[in-house]
Amino acid sequence: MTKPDDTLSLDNQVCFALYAANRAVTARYRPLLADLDLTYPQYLVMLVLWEEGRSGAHTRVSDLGRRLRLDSGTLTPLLKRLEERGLLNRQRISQDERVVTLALTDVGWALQKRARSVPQQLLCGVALQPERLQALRQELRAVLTALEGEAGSSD
Amino acid sequence: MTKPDDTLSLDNQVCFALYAANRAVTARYRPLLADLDLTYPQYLVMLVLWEEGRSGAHTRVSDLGRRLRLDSGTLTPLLKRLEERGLLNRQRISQDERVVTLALTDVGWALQKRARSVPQQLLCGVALQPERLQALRQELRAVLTALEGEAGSSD
DNA sequence: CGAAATTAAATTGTGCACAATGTTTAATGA
DNA sequence: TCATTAAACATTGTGCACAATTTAATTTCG
Repeated sequence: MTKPDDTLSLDNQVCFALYAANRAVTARYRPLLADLDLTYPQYLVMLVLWEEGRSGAHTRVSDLGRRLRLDSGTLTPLLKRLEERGLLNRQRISQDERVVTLALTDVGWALQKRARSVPQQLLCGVALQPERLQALRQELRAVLTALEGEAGSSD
Repeated sequence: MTKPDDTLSLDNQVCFALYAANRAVTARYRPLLADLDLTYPQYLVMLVLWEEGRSGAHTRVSDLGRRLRLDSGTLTPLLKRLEERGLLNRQRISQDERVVTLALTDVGWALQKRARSVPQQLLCGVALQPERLQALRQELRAVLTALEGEAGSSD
């Protein structure tokens, strides 16, 4: 049982467990989201827009970026694709021409109804208790906070 | 306190916590791996090769795929880049010309020494207890097992 | 044996992520 | 004022992921 270099063992790495679990979960989402014609990141964007749009607020690209931790290099082309599909409109605001706001179209709002069953469908047939998943979610949020709070930023 | 659609709330989704935490962790790795001239997936590949190559075994592309849950569409170009950098050699075996085996070069093995400090460096200055991370790793592995064992496959 | 099915990689095409840079607009200050 | 700086988004380029297809070699079986 000599283990010359356990520190570099793949199975001991939290990072790989995170990487693999994340891909396995998104793979589960894929067929469900394909019915909605959405990729997983597009789905996350729609979640934010559905959530923030409830109050009639105008979500900015920068708001999305803060929420999802994505920059304009990722968001701009993604949002253009959603706009081309008619799910949302992108518009620069007159008060500050640098800012682009996002407004869901009727088609975009209609999609929310169909998306409502996705979370349940996902867990359907998977042997994972909800309370265990919630505990996992909190642990992951703690990791995120620890990693983001570190690098001198005040978030 | 009316919450019209909590099921689609971003913050309630385990999937997003997983997605965000994974990207935050890989972002932590990035500067460390940049010193080794490796991307994160390339690092994972090297972990497997360092681990399996200890016994002098010849790792196949398909072995890597099983281990990392990646297909040849991802691995082939990645491995070509590592080969171009002189870290490994790719060679079809004579017994079965379909199979490509991977062998680390001296340069590839030498890199292992420099990689040894990476796991420690990563946690350096991060307020996360190791035992908590190990518990998280086990939870993530349970999720992975549950998701992979489901779809009628026998792994 | 020889056609059909299977397997292992490679290829092609799309869509993220992210670094680096560019462009336009707004805010700041000597 | 107007040059400087900063902010918000867009663009470019690289490298994954992954679906779908292709190529080539092996296995299976009639």
